[in-house]
Amino acid sequence: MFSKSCEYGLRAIIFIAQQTSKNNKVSLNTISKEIDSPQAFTAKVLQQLTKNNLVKSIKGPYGGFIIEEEKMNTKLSEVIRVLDGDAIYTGCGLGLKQCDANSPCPLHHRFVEIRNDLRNMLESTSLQILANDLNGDLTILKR
Amino acid sequence: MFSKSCEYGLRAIIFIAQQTSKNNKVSLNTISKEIDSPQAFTAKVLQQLTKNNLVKSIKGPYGGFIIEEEKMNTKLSEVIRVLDGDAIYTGCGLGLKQCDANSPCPLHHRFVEIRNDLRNMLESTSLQILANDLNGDLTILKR
DNA sequence: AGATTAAAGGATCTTTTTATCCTTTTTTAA
DNA sequence: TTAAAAAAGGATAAAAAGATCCTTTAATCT
Ligand code: FES
Ligand code: FES
Repeated sequence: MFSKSCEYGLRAIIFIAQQTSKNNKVSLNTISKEIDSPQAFTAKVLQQLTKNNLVKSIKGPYGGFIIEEEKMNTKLSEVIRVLDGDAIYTGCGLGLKQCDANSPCPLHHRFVEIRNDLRNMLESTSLQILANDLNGDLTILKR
Repeated sequence: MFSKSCEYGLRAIIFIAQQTSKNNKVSLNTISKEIDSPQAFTAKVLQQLTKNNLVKSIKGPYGGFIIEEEKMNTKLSEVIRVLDGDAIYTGCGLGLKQCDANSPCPLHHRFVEIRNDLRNMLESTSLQILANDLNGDLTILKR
């Protein structure tokens, strides 16, 4: 479904959101341990999220990553768009160059329904809400 | 969503199904033209479908590919399983090693719903029915 | 100021996916 | 029975994704 970059990015940003909600700043080292991801690779992903202003990075000793108050309302759809682009929201299920209801592929009508459900789900799920679940120990980020 | 192999494979098998329903046998050359896919690569994909008995291949002059009567009821889910495996039906959306409702990732409950809808759609959509749409010129396989 | 810490950036390497090319096998028809 | 057609199979190449390593920049504390 999502690329490895995107999977790591989602796990990372959800973890940062949870820690931010507890007033903690977290380092790359901590993040990659807590979400069980390759550290150097995760660094690259976090750089993209930083450049796109979804997380804030702080250099130097006692540095790390946090999410600014207003960015806690960021939706998963936005994170995915930054890391994987929006093919998942707009692309044809059978790989036609573009999805177009006026000359649909055989799967179009069935596929669009699912794709829209996915999109709605991702556009209505915020970091804030997932961070809360995580704080309540209802969910996990590594296994 | 799907790999290139899988996209080509789905387009190809749907096209073969349509032609079979009109009592035509089709060659690789025709297939790759009609679905606009790289020919040699599509050959490999068709070999997999042939080995897995989803399509029948006939060598020699006047050879090509057809789908046997009873295989017209093949569901898309089966084609996808052969070409991409079943991660799409069973894998965790955030990339945890396995998806498990007893210790779910933050996305689990929301994700499983979509995943199941996708699965149900794919398990209930047969080659036969898509071939029919295609015959009625309701849909296309290249653009 | 100097040492240390942690993210950013650049370069490189590995693996997987996507794609092509060439030879072999099977079948058909002249 | 030979030539041609078409799929199968094997080898290789190119591109993309995934991953690592090392240097640079910025911040903090002594
Ligand atoms: S045209 Fe294929 S999904 Fe819309
Ligand atoms: S555990 Fe992540 S989707 Fe089920």
